[in-house]
Amino acid sequence: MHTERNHDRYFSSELLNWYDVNKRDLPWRRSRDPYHIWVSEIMLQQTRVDTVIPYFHRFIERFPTIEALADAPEDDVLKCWEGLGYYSRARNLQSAARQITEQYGGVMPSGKEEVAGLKGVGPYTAGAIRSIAFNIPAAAVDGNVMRVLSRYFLIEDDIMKIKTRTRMEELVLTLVPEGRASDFTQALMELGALICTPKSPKCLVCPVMEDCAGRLEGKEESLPVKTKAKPPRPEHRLAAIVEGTGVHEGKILIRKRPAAGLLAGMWELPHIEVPSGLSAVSTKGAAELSDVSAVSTKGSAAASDTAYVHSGAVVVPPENAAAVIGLTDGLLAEGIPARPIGHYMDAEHTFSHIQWKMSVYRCVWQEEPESLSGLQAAETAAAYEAGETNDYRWIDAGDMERYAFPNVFIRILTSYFSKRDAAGSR
DNA sequence: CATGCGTGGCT
DNA sequence: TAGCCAAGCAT
Repeated sequence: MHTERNHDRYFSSELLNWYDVNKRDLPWRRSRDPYHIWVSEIMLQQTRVDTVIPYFHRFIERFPTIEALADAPEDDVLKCWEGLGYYSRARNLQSAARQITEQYGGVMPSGKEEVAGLKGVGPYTAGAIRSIAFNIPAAAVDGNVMRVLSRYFLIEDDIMKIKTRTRMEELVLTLVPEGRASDFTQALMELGALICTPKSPKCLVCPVMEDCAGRLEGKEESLPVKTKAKPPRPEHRLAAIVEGTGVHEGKILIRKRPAAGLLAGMWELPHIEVPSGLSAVSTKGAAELSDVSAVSTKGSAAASDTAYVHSGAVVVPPENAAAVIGLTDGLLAEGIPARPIGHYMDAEHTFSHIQWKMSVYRCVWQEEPESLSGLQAAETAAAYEAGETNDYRWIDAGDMERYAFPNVFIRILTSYFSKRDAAGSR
């Protein structure tokens, strides 16, 4: 029978022995540069290893040092982060790089207060940087670690509670073997990633299975205890592909999102939310609109079996009329005098907390603008959402590499440009 | 302490 | 397929 003390030593030494043999060869493990460790830890927050690897390589190549990151334009950093999600991570990372450049001469500090004081660095990441990069005995308790510990020590507290994580941090500190903080932190997470997985844990090949209280109680599948997240709330949105005329012929209009909140600082197609009372974005109706949009200008839509109403110059099925009027008015309220000329596609995008159901319309500019000055001067130009965004650009396919877009807009834009260019070359 | 904040892979 | 989930942090 193990005493409490031997119990702990058994766990730590078996875990380390296993890690020495089974650890993966990951890019950030080929370096002890605290900057590399730091970047990898930020990228790995809520994100899978396989997803992170290519981003990590590109990021380090593009911003080789903390100072290079500090000196870069924010748009460049966001572009490098494009598609990775949780974009505040990128903005906070650069903010912290500037912090380190100014306060610590460009050298990552190792002190607890200093590291934890960096923007975007919370309790987990602070512990990870200090233990992994500096081999300091510090707790880095993430989802993996909480899963491993809750099973091994049969801890049935809800891991969504802060208190549970704090308790586990204290527990970890009692387990760190002398002089091996770096390996121990990584070993704990590696076990969670490879063996002690959320579903179907591989107990039979686990190095500490003999003493795992959770497994001995048959509870390995039901641990950790975790309150489940609320499902995302649906949001109907109408997006516009505004096609330029005159000097902007062949280009479409994009705008920059506000500096705070959802997708902060990213570029996007202009779009508005459809009030939830207005069930305007019927997929069926949208498809019908798409079918008739080509003939609508000839005024022959009345020949169709379905009854259509006129909303401005575009012919739409009744259930879409309100939506298209809403889009026209919504764009105008932002100073964009555009007119929908037909449905282009539907797109769904699910965030952690919101599900966008987008209906995308091709639109034409109603004037012959020489520039955006008319747009910006428009008296009706309202603040975009609450963010006061007034940054618009006309872009073509080649310009896409210069702006950072959320994935949903990349999908729409890529589809639009490729389809249009294919049609144009015929 | 609860909520806002992305995305893609898995079952 | 439609949830679930994955190396969290800021507020």
